This record gives sequence, structure tokens and C-alpha cells, in this order.
Amino acid sequence: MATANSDPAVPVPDEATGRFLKALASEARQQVMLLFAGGGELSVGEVAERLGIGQSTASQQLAQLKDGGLLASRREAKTVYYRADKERIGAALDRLRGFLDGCC
Amino acid sequence: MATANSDPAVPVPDEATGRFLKALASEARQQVMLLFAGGGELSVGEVAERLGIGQSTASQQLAQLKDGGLLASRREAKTVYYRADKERIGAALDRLRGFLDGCC
DNA sequence: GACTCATATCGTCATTTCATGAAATCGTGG
DNA sequence: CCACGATTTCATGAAATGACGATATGAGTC
Repeated sequence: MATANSDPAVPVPDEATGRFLKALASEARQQVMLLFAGGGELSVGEVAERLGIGQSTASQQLAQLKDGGLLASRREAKTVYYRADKERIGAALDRLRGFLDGCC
Repeated sequence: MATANSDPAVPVPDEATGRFLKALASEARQQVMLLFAGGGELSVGEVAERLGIGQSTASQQLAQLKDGGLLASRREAKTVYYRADKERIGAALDRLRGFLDGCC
């Protein structure tokens, strides 16, 4: 993608927004997000069990959602608890809206 | 995806929102969207030329963005002009925010 | 340290996405 | 109707993604 963007006024979507979109652009990961409705915390194993997917798969999906700014994690003893990251989700939505406002 | 979604009550984001996210979750298509900043109209060939991509590639990207609710098209003689679809973009953002609000 | 539980990473394979050129389609003018 | 210009659709490989089992790492316990 060599062609440069010559218009400085146009807000090119930053890396974080790209990861946010890619993280959400998967029905499987949308399903994962739904498990966090209500602000609860879930371990990797719980997510795997509830969705009926492998443990490593759940770990990777959660990692990608975390990387995309949708989830945050906390370690308690051996268990890692994930939860929705309201703040960063809101920030990502604002960036997305900003990009689209610049587009239209 | 081995395990299907067996719970019909789960508020999976609708098809339209999924297509919206997939359409935007590509840097190439984000670049396309940037061309429509300011509300201008562009033909398929112009998009291809400005981005330095094949004409059929441009056609497919534009079709996917249209399918995702980001662009609208209008035919004038032989030429098809695309433009940003403010209304549907706003609607998609609202749906996305609604889904995420339900998640967190 | 050895043992165990929970998670993360790795290697692999099946599926999907992406970009391309060729061929088919659509709309227009001669 | 025929030819054209512009776009769409199709078939093909290349690259990215997704899921899995197996293995490695990390944290706690004995």
C-alpha cells in the first residue's frame, strides 16, 4: 500500500482503531464479548467452557480482544480474570466516530 | 467455528453490524473511505487510479463497503458514482454503540 | 525442588480473505 | 443491432485468519 495519503486534514485511522475493528469483526469474538455483559469477570477456562471452544482458542480470542482495547485482565493467583474495559471501548468508539466524521 | 450458537436468546449483533465491522476492518478499505472525505463522489475507475489498485479490486472493495452500509452508489450513464452514506453510517455506529453498551 | 492448576505459546491444518487478469454484463451512442 | 466504455462477476493463487492439540510458562502448594 505505497500510495500515501496526501491530505493532512483527513484522520487516518490509527493502529489502535484498526485493532479494535479487527477484534470486533468476528462473530466468535462478538460472542465472547457478550459473556461480559453486566460487567462481570470471567476466567479463560470459564469462557472456553461457556462457548464450548478449546482453552487455547479462548486464550487467543481474549488476548486479541484485550489487544483491541475491549477487555482488560487481572491476575489472581493462577487465574486470569478478564472484564470489559469500558473506558477504552468508549475511547475507541470516539476515535471511530472521528474517523467516520472526517470521511463523510 | 465448530460450535454453533445454540442460544437464540443471545443478542448477537445483527448481520448489518457485522458487515459494517468487516467492511471497515481492512486498511485497504479504510483508505478507500478516506477518498470520500468532504462528501464528494468518485467513480470506480477513479478510486482504482487514486489508490493504484486494479479496477476489479476497486469494484469489489466498493461493493463490500456499500454492503456494509458505508457507501451509496448512483449510476449516471455508464459510470457508477459512489459516495459516503452518512445516514447509514450513523445508524451503524448507533447499533455498534448499542451492542457495546449491552456488553459492558 | 517436585507437583499441580490455569493460562499462554507453538506447530499444524482448514478455511477465509485478498488482489489480480480474463470474461461477462450493463448502459449508451452510432 | 453492434460496438464502446465502465463496471461487475468469475476463477485463480497468495496471504491472513481461526481453531485445535500439544507443549511450555507462571503461580501457588507441599
